[in-house]
Amino acid sequence: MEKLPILQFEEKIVETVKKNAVTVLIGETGSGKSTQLSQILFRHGFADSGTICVTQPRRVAAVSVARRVAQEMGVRLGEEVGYAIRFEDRTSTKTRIKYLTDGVLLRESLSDPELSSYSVIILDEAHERSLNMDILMGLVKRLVGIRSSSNFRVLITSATLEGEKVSAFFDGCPVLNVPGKLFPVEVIYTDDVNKNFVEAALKKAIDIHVKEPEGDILIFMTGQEDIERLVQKLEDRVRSLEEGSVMDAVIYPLHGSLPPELQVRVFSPPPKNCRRFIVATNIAETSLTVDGVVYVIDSGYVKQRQYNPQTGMYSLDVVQISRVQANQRAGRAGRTRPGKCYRLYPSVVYNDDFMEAAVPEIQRTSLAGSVLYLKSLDLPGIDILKFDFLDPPSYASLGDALRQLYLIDGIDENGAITSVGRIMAELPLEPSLSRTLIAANENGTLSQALTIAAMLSAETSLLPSFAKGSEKKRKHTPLKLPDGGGLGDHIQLLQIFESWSETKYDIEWCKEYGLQIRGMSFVKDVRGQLCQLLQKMAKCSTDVHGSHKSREKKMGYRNLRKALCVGYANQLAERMMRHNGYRTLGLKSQLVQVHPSSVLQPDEDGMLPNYVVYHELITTSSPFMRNICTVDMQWISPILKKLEKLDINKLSGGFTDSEGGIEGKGQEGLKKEATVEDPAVRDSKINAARERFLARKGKK
DNA sequence: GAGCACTGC
Repeated sequence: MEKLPILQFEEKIVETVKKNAVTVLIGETGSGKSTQLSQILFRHGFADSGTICVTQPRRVAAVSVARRVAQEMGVRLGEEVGYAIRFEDRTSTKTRIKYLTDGVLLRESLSDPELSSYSVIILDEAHERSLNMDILMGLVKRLVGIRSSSNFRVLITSATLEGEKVSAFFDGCPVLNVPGKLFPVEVIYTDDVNKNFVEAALKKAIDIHVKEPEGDILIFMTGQEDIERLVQKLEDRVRSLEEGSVMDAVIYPLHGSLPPELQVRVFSPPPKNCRRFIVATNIAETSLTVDGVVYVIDSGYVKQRQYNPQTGMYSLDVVQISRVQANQRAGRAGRTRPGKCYRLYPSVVYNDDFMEAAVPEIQRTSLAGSVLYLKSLDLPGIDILKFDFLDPPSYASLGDALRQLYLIDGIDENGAITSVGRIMAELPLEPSLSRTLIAANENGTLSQALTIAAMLSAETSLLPSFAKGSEKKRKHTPLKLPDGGGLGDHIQLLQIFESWSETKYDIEWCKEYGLQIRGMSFVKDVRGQLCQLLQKMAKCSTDVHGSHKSREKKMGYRNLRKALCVGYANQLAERMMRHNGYRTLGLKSQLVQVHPSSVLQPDEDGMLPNYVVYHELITTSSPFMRNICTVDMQWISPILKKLEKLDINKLSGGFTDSEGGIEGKGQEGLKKEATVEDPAVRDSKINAARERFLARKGKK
C-alpha cells in the first residue's frame, strides 16, 4: 500500500503534541488523519495512562474507521480498538483506541465531567461544526485548564479554511498542515449569475457529456424537488442524443428521503462505456462518497434549516453555500484521477459573497436542550450565558432557551436547574419530550408517552412513500393507517406503533402500511433505550410497560394528552373565533395553520379543536404547526399564569453585570442575528452582490 | 390544500 501522507509527518506531530496541550491539525481529504493519528499517538505511548478517544460526526464513520484501525493493528475489533455509537458499544477494558460519535462523548461527560478515562481526545472533522462539536470544544477547552497537571492532550482536525480560527480559540495553539492525496481539480466558473440553476446544470451536464471523455458527473442540487426536475430533463435530453453519437448514460437521483435500496445504487459500478449522472443533495458532500466521479457541477446552493428564537419558528431556506462547502464539493471530482468542477456562479461571487464557513448549527437551532445539558453539568464558576463558545449564540437565542426551560419546569425563576430538569437532561430527547415523559410517569401513561417520544424521534424516516407522485408508482396502495381518533397526530403515532407491536413487530405489516422498516425498528430501539434509562434513574416508580392502556383509550387518552400539554407548555395554540387559523400562545403570538400532513380534521360544523399543542412551527409556503395534539382549555390556564410571571432578567440570573441583564444585551444579540439568520438580509446581500457584479461587467 | 436538506444522543 502506498504510504499515507500523514505518516511522513509522524515525528513532527509527536513532537508538537508532546510540547502542547492542544494541537490543530489541518488535514485534507485522503491524508489518513482519521485512521493514522490515533495509531501514531498509540505507538508513542500516549495511551499508556488512558484511552485515546476519537470523535466522528457520523455513526457509519465511527464504525468503519474503527474497523479499519483494528485491522491495520492486527487486533480484534472491540478489544484494543473499539467504537461506541448509540445502541452499540463495542469496547472493553482492554480498549486503548476508541472511536465514538460526538453525541456519545457528550453523554459520557455527564457521568464523568472530566472525561478522566481519556489521555487524548481527538475531535475529528471539527469544521463541520455540529452543535455537539461546538459544545465539546467549549468543554474540552475548559478541561485543558483543569487537567493541566496531567498529560492530557487534545487534537482538533479541521478543513483548511477554518484551522486558524480554531487555533485562535485555543489560545493560539500550533497548527500543523498535512496534505491530502487528492488529484488536482480544475475549477471553472461561469461568467454570469444564473437565475435558474436547474437549467444551467442541465446545459452544463449535457455539454460535458458530449465533449468530455469518460467519467461520472456529480451534480449538487438543493432538494428532492429540483433533483427530480433535473433528472427528468436530463433523461429527455440524453434520450434525444442517443443513436451512437455519444456514449450511453444512466441518471440517478440521490437524496435522503430516497429509500435505502435506491440510495445504494450509486455504489454499484456502472455498465461499461456508460456515463453516470448523479444528481444529489449535500448528502454526497460528506455522508456518501461516490466513486468514479470526475466532473462536479455545483449549483452553489444548499437547503438549510434555521430557527428564529423571536418567533420559535423554523424555516427551511435555500441559501448560498460557504467556501468550505464549495471546496468540499469540488474535491469530490478528484478522488480517482484529475477532475473538473464547474461552478454555476462567477468567481467574484465565490470570493466576495460566499461566507468562509457555513453558519454553525449552534446559531441555527433552538438551544433549550443544550442549555439544560450545560446547566446539569454544574460546572463550577461557569455561567451558561458566558460559556466560551467558538461562535457564541445570540442572546435572543439563549433567552429563548431559558424561557422554554422555565415554562416546562426545567429551571426555576432564578434560572437554576430543578430536580425535574436534571432528569430531563439525562434523557436523549428534546426537553419538551423528556418533560412529557416525567408528567406521564406521574399520571400513569408513561408507556404510551415513551412510544410517542420514540416515534417523534424517528418521524421523518417513517413515511417515505408519502412523497409527491409516488402514489401512482406504487403497486398497491397501502392500507389505511389509524387516524388518531380526532385527537391529533401524537395519538396517531401511538396507535401506529401499538398496532405494529400487536403483530409482534412483523416486517410485512410495515410494508402493507407503507412504513419504512428501518424507521420503525429505530423507534423500537429508541423506545427500548428510553425504558432502560428511566428504569435505571427512577429505581421504583416507573411503569414503562403500561397496565392502563385500555382505560386510557376509553378516556380519550386524557391523561396522556395532559402530559403532552405539560411538556409542550411553550407550544400552545388557540383557534381563531371564526375560522380554522390558530394563534400561538406565548410571548410573541403568531398566526399559524394546521400543517396539511396532520390527521386533524374539522368536526361536523367544519371547525378544528379550540386548543392544541404542537411539536414544531415551520414556515414553508406559510407558517404551519406540525404534529398537533388537542388539549383542554382548563389544562392551559396554569401555564398562562406562569407565562405572566416570567421575568427574563431573573431567569438569566447573574448576567446583569454591566448592561442591565439580558434584555439590555438583547439588542446586540438581535443585530448579530440579522447578519447570520435573517433571510431578508441575506437576500438583499445576494441582490447587492449581483448588482455589483453586473456593474463590474458593464465597465469591461 | 401543501410538501423534509443533513446529522446525532
